[in-house]
Amino acid sequence: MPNLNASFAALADPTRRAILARLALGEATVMELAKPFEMTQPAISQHLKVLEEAGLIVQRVDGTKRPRRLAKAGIDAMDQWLAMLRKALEKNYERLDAVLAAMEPNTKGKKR
Amino acid sequence: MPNLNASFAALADPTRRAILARLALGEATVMELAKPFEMTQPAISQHLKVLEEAGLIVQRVDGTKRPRRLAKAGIDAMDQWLAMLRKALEKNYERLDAVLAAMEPNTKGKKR
DNA sequence: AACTTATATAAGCATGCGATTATTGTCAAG
DNA sequence: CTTGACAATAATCGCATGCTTATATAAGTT
Repeated sequence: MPNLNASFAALADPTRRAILARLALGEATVMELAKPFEMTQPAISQHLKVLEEAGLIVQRVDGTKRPRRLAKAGIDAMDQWLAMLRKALEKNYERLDAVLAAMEPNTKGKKR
Repeated sequence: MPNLNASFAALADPTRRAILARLALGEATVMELAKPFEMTQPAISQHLKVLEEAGLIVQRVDGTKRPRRLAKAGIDAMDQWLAMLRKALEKNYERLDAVLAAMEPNTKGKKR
């Protein structure tokens, strides 16, 4: 049961996104994942814990190694949630634009 | 130029996801957005600021009202990033399963 | 002008997060 | 059985986040 809070929070960190991008190429151990970063191994382990609790990766045991790989469930959950928004955008596309275009042009204030 | 850090962080909060879900139905003012929540108006305004800075919503001026609606750019950015992961999962599907199945079956340790 | 509605901003506070160092556990190899 | 590689955990610290209350701004109403 993937948790959207944890999943999206996990993706909010660039290190964790990079880790996922690396895992998109295939399994990798903690040391392999840590190598590209100017960061200690414990830091990476903690990021991996976050990703696992978010349901985005799973681990396997191989001697003293703990290779990680992507987990479909968590990724799918976020994907579906976003699909909802995307669908709404597509559906409202013509309608919203029409409404906004029909508005008095002096109500064209933008930004703050 | 949407910022993935800010965008994903924004979605990590259930209140903000609910706000986006509401906006998926169409434009809404701050008061309309605040109504369903047991939270003060300033709190909602702050959430809206987070969503706007994340590029997920835009505002319009209508008298003293500031109706918000979804912003395509930010949502698309996240969508594309996730698509990358999803694609990797699909691509690695057979390959990974094959590799794992071919592994010595005594290396079947799961979880911690 | 005074009042109300709609919203934003500021200050304060509790909690959570990302990193570090230090330490510990486990397996593999000699 | 000792040593070294791989990895997890704990304690700590600074900074960010999410709320609150209080106040401000600005347009609409009477």
